[in-house]
Parts: sequence; structure tokens; C-alpha cells
Amino acid sequence: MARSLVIVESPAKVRTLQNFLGDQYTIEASMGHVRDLPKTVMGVDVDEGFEPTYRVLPEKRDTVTKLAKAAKKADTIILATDPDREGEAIAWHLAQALKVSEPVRIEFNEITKDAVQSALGSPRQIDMSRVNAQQARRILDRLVGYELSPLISKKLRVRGLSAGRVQSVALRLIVDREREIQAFETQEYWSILAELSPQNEKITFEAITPFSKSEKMSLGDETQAQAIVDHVQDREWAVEKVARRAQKRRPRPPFMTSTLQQAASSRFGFAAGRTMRVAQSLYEGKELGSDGQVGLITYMRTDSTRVADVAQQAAREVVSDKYGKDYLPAKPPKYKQKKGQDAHEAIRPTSVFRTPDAVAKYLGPDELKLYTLIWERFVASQMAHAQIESTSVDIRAGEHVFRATGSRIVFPGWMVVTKEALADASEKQKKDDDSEDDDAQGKQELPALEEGQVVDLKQITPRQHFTQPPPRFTEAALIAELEKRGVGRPSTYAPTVDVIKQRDYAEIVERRFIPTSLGFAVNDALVGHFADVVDADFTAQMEEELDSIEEGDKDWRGLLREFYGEFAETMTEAQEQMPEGFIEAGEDCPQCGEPLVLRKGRNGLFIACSGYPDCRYVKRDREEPEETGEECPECGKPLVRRSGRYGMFVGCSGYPDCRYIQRKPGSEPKSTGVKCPETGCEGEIMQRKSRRGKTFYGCSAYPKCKFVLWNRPVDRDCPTDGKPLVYKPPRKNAKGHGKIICSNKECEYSEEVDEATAEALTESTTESDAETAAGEAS
DNA sequence: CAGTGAGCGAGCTTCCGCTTGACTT
Repeated sequence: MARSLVIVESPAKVRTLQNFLGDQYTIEASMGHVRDLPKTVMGVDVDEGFEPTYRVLPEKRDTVTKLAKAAKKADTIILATDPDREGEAIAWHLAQALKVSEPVRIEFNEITKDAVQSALGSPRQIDMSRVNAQQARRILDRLVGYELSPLISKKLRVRGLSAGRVQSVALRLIVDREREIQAFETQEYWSILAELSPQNEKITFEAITPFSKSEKMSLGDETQAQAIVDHVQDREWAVEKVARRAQKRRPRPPFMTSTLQQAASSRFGFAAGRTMRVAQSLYEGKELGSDGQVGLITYMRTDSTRVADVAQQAAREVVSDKYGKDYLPAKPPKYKQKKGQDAHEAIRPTSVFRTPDAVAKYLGPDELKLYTLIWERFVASQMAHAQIESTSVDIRAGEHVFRATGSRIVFPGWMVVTKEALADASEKQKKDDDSEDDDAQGKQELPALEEGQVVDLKQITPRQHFTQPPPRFTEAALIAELEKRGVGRPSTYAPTVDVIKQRDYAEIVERRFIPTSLGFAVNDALVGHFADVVDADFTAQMEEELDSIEEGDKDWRGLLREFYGEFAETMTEAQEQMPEGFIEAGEDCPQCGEPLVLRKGRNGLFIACSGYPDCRYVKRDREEPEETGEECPECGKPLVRRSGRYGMFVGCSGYPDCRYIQRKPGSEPKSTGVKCPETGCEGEIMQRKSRRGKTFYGCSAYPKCKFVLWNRPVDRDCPTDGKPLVYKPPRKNAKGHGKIICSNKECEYSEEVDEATAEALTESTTESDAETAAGEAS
């Protein structure tokens, strides 16, 4: 019997395909590209028509050997790599590497039996125009990257610098934003908040002035604001105009890579790389009961919001079961597609019937969070739009008009899926309105008000505001911006933001990018001499040219010739004109007077004397230690206050001989009388304080035993799962005395607590009673 | 999430895209 070898890119696809295709098909994965330009040399012969030298990737040698073996046994080799430019190139490289004389190329962009069968029914040859477009892209990136990187490394005298079509645009965005922030002049402005109430009613609502965009900045100081307050305070407040507007709010499309990264960033604080790692594990799948390994989501590197018909139908079933037919739009929505062919669908659950609750017990905490996010966004995207009634009421007091705005959900539609979805929507509205200050406005529900109606003024407050500079980029925001400009691909977004950090071009502070002085210098050198190449438009123009190569209208070598002619000229120009020397720090050496410069070492950037090695001065990045006047209780040497990684601390000046560190007041560990539950650990659970002042309960045998609880243990085990029970005090101002719950977050065990027990458990957390109360509690 | 402290430097790396590896008795 004739046997065929089918080669796809991802091993996860192999499993799925095996279910559709009979045993006359062998299915193997290439794991992406198998050949590439060599890593250590340019590998492009510019003088011979840009002829590239390709090598089997060292890490893919085994894969290729395996594929070659399988190919030998097969009569037909079917190349089923992804239906896009890179996929076409992978197919061609496979054919070359495996020396296949008559390769068969098929394409499918969803793995269903029908799609695969019909793909098998219409095989074709490899599309060399498409492959050539990929080669042009690849070679261009190599030429730019491998010529620019050594040049700037040499000119700035920092080894290992890098530049490229994508990363340099990313860096430019970060640096430009920082300059905007530096140049930003904050302006003060004021608004007046009135708390009002319909006569003889308890309910209050808020109105502000000024409210229009054009007048928002009109009150520049407190005097002006106070003048209005004085003017309106004792006037009659009467409703002048009531305007109601019915609004539709559409659900957002299902996720693609960039939007998933954004949502996971703003909702959970995940960095792009973390989101991708977690998504990968959902994609590869889990053992769900007896079903064997099941992929939970579709492919996570995609720039499409396309959804397979079957998945849309399934979502409609789920929605109609769970919420009723009213929550379904008449027809499944079609989300706008980008031009060109999309190799993968949107990111969605592989089966919408697997609800987050149903799979929760098979998933880790991060996985569950991300799966829930994906499931909810997908289901919502297939639902009816929400109907919102927004009301705006103008109220006159003397010469001034205040406006109250409110909104009411008439029909929640897709918003019922999660409370978070509701929060998201108002967040988005806030951004669109550009009115971060007036948080209460717009969300409040207004009482019924009629024109001419008189209302009571309950309270009036002038409020001071300052205009805010644009925010620094988070990883996700930077990726969103790159995507908007068409720079980079889903598979490179996370690696690109990583390389910016790795090169010390920028650092992350509070989850946002701040460029380093190295970042500024590299960017300015590139922008100064290669403005075209590090411009976002460069990629856009390149893509246009690649399109015409794909369509057979243009020769790929011709494109490279045109581009490289110009680039080589700028290179020689830069080599001659770009000044060469260390990046100056703007200060002189306190020891010898020579300028200080930026250096890069094993452990990152530092500032040192340019006179090295004659002068070995290195600028300290922390404050000099300062005497405290106290003596070390262990060795008698003076104690000094110094700044460390986590802030100031007081330690012995005899370091490293004496390693004494003074505890911060109030952070002495306190006994709880509870033994550490870790098996084989003889320690006791101590109440401690973290650096940030948070109380936690850790083992006295730390660092040998790292056992930690967030609430006070009560020295009993949970009847459901045997984990230690802990006392969770009531929230501030909440009723009740708190609860005893299981320390395992997944476990729902809970006991109510009476006042006496609560008191005993709470009191024991004060210093004086620590010993006695601990005894009582047990 | 309890820790923290100096010194760092002058020779070969670097690009963008596609995808997951795992020498074992």
C-alpha cells in the first residue's frame, strides 16, 4: 500500500491529524524552520546576487535525520506547513534538506476533517515567488542586523550591542516616549464637584464644572475655583437640560497574540513572556480524565481574529443554554480580517463546552487565569451587544452650569459573562473619553430628573488636578504599538521586548520600560545615521515590496540590490562620520579629572573613569555608608546605615567578618506555638514581617525550610484535605469575627468563628501576649 | 516571601522568524 509522509510544523498538530488520517499516512513535525543562514558569519554573498548559504540548524539536526528516515519509507512527501510566507519557505527548505524530488504542498488553516481532506484533494507545487519573498525578508534582516550591530558596538565602544529592523524601532518608541515625558510641563487645573440631591429625597448624585473638553483647563488656580464656589453656593440649582442617549456596546473580538498579552498584562500583571509560556502549555494540552492529552486552546501565535464556523455554532449553543436566546445575535458576528492570508485562527478554547470550572482542577493557577480569560473573551465575542442608556443632565446655578452624567445598563448582552468584562468596558470608556480624573462620573446611576426641577446642594468641593505626561510603555503596550505599525510578528513580540532588556537598553521599573543611558545613546546613534532603517515605515515599505515579489511582479534579488545599494552608502558614510568614543556620563572623575564614561561589564552597566587603566575610579551606584553612632552587639564595631537592594538597612561595619544586620523595629519574629507542618521539619511557625510591612507566618528553620502561610495557623488540619487551617480575620469595617479556612486556596472549607476565639487569635498577634495566647489557641 | 553589603572594565558578538528540544542506568 502506498504510504505518505505528512510534515507539519507543530507536534501538537501531529496528534490531531492522526485522528483524521488513516494509517497510510505518517505524520511528523518539523518544529518550525529546519535551515537558516549560519549564525557566526554573514552567509550572504552580496556580489553574487545575494546568494545565501543555508545550513541545517544545529538544534534541528536530529529532527531532520528523523524526517529523512521517514521520507525514505514514504512514496509521497506532503508538505503541510503553515499557509503563510514563512510556512512556504519552511516547506521549500524541507524539500531541499530532505532532497525530495517531487514535493507535494498542501495548505489548510483549520484542522478539521473536512478542511484536511479537501486540502489533500488539491495538492500543488511549492510557490517559489512566496519562498523568494521570504528569502528577501530574511536576507535583508541579516544584512541590516549583522552590519549595524558591530558598527555601533565599535563606535560606542560597548561590546555586544545590537540593532535591527524590529528591535531598533521598539527601542526608538521607548526613547521617544521618555523624551516626551521629560519635556512635559504639568499644568494645574481645577474642577468643582457638587454633590446634589433631588428635594425631599435621600439619594445623592454628583455633577461637575467645567465639563466640556474645551473648557476643562479654564480654571487655572484655586482662586478662580473658589470664586465659582462662592458664586453658586447659595443660588437655586435647577435642572436645565436632560439628554438621554441609547448606546450599543459591542463585544470585542476574540484574542490574538497581542491582545491576549495586553489583557493578561493589565488584568494579572503578566509579562509578555509569561503569558506565552502559560498559553503554550494550554495549547500543548492536559490529561483530562480519561480523554488522554487534550489541547485546550487554539494556536497562541496569531494575528487573526477569524473563528471557525463550528466553534461559532458551539458558542451559540453554550450561550443559549446558559443565558437564553436573547443573548444571541441573529447571525454569528464576523470580525474584520487583516489583508493577506491568516495562517491561524483567533486564540479561543478548542471546545467552548470545556468551561473554566470544568477544567479548573487540571490546571495550575496561571493556566486557569489565562484559560478563563480566553474562554470568557471568546464566548462574549459571540454574544449580543449590550444596550446602555447614558444620561447627561445640565444643572444651572447662577451663571454656571454643572453636568451630571450617568449610565444604566438596559440590557447587558455579552457583559453578563463576567463582572470583569464590565470593569473592562468602563475602563475602555475612560480611556476614550480621556477623563481619568472624574472617576465617579459616568458610572453613577442618576435619579429621575426633569427639566426645571430644583435640586438641593449637599456639598461643594473644589478639586485640584494636574495634567499627566503620557505613560511609559508596559511590555504589552509596546507590543500593541509595534503591531499597530506592522513591525514584528506574533512569534517575535515577546522575544523582542526581552532583547531590549537583555542588552541593557532599557530596564523595567514598576512593569514599565525606562531607557538607560545606553539605550539613549544607541538610539540616537541609529536615528542620527540610519533614520530610514530604524523607522517603522521601513517595515511597511518592505512588506509592500515583498507582496509584489509574492505576486511575481518583482525579482527578489532586484529588491535587495535596490535596498542594499543605498544601505551600503549610508554605512560608509556612518563609518566615516559617526564619532567614535565612549558614551560620556557628563561628569568628570573626582580622582583625576578625566571624563567619566559608561561601561558594560558582566553585571550590567556602570560608570567609570575614561582614564582606565591608569585611573581605576568606579562610580558607586549606592550612597556611601553613614555612621549611626551605635555599636554592633556581636563584635562591638560601629554600626553603619547603608543602602542595599531593598532599601536602607543598618549593618555592622566589620562586614564581611561580621555579618550582623539590625532588625527593623517591630519585625522581630514572634512565636505562635504551632509546629511546622512540613514533613520532617522540626521548626516552629513564627509570625514575621516582610520588607513591605506585610505580616506572614514562616518556619523558624528558614532558609532550610521555606514553608509559608499568609494567615495565622490554628494548629488543626483541614478535615477535607488535611492541609493546615488558618484564621482569616474580617476585613476592615466588615461585620463578623472572621473565619477559619483552609490554607489551600483551592479548598473551600470554612468555619465561622465566635467572638472569644477571634479575640484570642487576634490578641496573640500583639507582642506582649504572643506566648500566652498561642497556648490558648491550641 | 524572610535576603541586602563589592566590584565590575581592554578580543568575536550581532539579525528576524518559525517551532519545542531533554546523551541516562
